[in-house]
Amino acid sequence: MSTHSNKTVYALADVNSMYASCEQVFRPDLKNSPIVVLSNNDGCAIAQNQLAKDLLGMHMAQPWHELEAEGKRLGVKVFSSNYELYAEMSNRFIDTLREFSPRVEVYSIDECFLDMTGINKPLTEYGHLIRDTVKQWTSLPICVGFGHSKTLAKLANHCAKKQPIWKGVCDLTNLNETELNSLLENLQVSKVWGIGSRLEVKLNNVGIHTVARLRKANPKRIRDAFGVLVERTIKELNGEVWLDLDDSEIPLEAKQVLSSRSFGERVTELKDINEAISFHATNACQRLRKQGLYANTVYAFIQNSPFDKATFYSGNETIGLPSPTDDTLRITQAALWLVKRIYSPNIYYQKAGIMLGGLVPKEGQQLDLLGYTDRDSKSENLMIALDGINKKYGRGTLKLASEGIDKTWRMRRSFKSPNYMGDFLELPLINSNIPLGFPLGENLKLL
DNA sequence: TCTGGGGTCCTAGGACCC
DNA sequence: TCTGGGGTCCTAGGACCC
Repeated sequence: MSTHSNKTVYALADVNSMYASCEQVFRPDLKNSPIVVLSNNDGCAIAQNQLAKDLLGMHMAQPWHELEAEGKRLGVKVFSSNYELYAEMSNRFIDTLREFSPRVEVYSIDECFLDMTGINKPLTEYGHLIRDTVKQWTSLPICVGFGHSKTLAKLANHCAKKQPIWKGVCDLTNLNETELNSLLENLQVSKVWGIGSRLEVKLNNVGIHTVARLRKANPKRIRDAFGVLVERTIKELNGEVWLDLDDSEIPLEAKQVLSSRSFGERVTELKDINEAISFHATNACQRLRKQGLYANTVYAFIQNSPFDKATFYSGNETIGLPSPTDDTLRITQAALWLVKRIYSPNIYYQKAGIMLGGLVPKEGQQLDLLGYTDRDSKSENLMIALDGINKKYGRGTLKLASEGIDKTWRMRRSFKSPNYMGDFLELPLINSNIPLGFPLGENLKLL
């Protein structure tokens, strides 16, 4: 039906419960187990497979301590986040998708848009081919949705995932107006990409509850009440392309770099805060250099928990740097100076972090008025050495003394799986008689 | 007791300028 | 009853995403 129309068609392919699925790939013994993956610090459940969802009936980012007892009772398998592993699996997923379209936009770690315009095949069939190939090459389960705009492709993907009738592939371009409308009448407006919980309430208040109703709403009036983003969403729901596919190879330059984290346990001492801030400054600078950027401002914050309603304290301040830099020493110095100003004793701090802003490309930086730049060759060489050693021997091999050795504030990662793909010594061993470092079995194909 | 981290974009309002 | 008006830039806050 859509075979000889030249109308734009996008696909959205995404991995089902990405993190949980990644863990399962390396643990075939957990094939039929309920699985939950926790956020940094083991605080919240951020991913769970269908089995765990059915058993625990949890919501996104629910605090794990609320579920832990019940989870244990039901035999739920728990993992801390293992981002190195998920990133590696993500690359394989993306590489596989490139076989099916010349234009692929990597939207997130587990989602890609594909340009399907002019594909001369029945889309549902093609979707199943994509799905089967990804499964075969990476062991990851995915769903595929097709639509005439990104917003519709997202919605189609949602249906493919949630409504068994589609068997994992949903093509909205193949429906006539009546069929489409009856499908959308049964979808809540919050299922639309860009409509979050706040907007849902506001839209409900003006009588818009379903996607079908939102699609028929007057864009001009919606714009006045809810802004340009919602107006654009309505047009996209009607098959107009307002969001283009962005398949540029060069990732967009970051506008800010943030490093922050909750503490493993509450801290009150300035010494511990300083160590944590030094750690975040180091981390942020490393990422800054990786992107070839300089920062102009440093922002630091420390706070106790927003759940401590009566006593909530948040100290934060920004400082402009004399000239743009990516030097860990200089930025740490600035961050620690800020901490001195925002630290207040006798508070049980829960979280700290820094944000680098005013980012500019490293190349072509002008000297400041005095003809002085912070990035002299000595500093440059030091940073190159620092990054080189940490890359070669592992993160944190070389670090500032201000970061401390005995980190009482470090995060918890009690249930982390091994670094299967990034560290030779952590490769899976199927047969314990095989000497360390010689993996066998079905994981071998992933190497 | 325990409650993620890293981003983006838009808008409103104040400061400032002529 | 009046206190100019219009433009730009910056920032804080709100909303969204995964």
